[in-house]
Amino acid sequence: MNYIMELSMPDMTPLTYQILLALADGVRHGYGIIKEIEGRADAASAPSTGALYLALQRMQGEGLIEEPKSRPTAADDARRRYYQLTKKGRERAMEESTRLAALVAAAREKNLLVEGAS
Amino acid sequence: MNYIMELSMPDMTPLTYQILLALADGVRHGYGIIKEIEGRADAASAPSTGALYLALQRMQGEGLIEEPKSRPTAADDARRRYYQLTKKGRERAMEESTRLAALVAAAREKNLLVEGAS
DNA sequence: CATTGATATATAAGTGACTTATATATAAGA
DNA sequence: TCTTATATATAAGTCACTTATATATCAATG
Repeated sequence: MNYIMELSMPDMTPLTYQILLALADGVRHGYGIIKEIEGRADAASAPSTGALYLALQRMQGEGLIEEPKSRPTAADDARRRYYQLTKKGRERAMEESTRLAALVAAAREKNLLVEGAS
Repeated sequence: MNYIMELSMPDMTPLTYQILLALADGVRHGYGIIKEIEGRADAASAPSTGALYLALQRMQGEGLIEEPKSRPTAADDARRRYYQLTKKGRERAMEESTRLAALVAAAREKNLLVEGAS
């Protein structure tokens, strides 16, 4: 699926944003990202492995994420490939977060959110 | 689509949500929806006419929107096709709004939103 | 009243991020 | 050792989008 674009800032797919969000607080490997997203209630659905690994390749090519120079020392697993946000990736994540916050504010103004919903 | 989670809810494209949001406070016609989305800062970009009219057809088929029985009396234009939310469409819009609000809350917890951003 | 730009809807052709399916291999627990 | 979970990867197909084009009416200007 291809979602929109243009107007200064290229748009971001929901999966891309979910991945950026999962990496926002630290280094994670692919499978760990799936589990992180699964564990959050705000995910419409957990990504399939096919979607995730393709997205990671694409996002690495776009410079949003990168593989860290050193691997975690504790509880590592040789099969894993770790990823972390680049500076650009964090910037994009913040821009998209701001946009989504405005969207949620608009939804609240139009009474699409029940009182007290986070 | 992937139906993980106990709620087993199909996800919604960003464009679908933008359209539901634009119709949340009243009846609008296709071109008016484009202008409404353009006018909001939270839209990454305004949808092209191609994307919009195809999405409207799809959403009508899915039962999310419908054409109202009576047209507005004032400032009408014979060329226009008007749409409004169905009960199902409003429900889906509220569910998605709640999900997005949780997503924004997660983003805030991970310091992706600057202090005071709506 | 002719012309232009904005408004308004529609569809065909192509793209690419996804889904579904399959493959391979190691780690962990029973 | 057997099974399940963990872990990554890619091929094939789908479909919501993009881009382009077409048609027509409304509103404003000279």
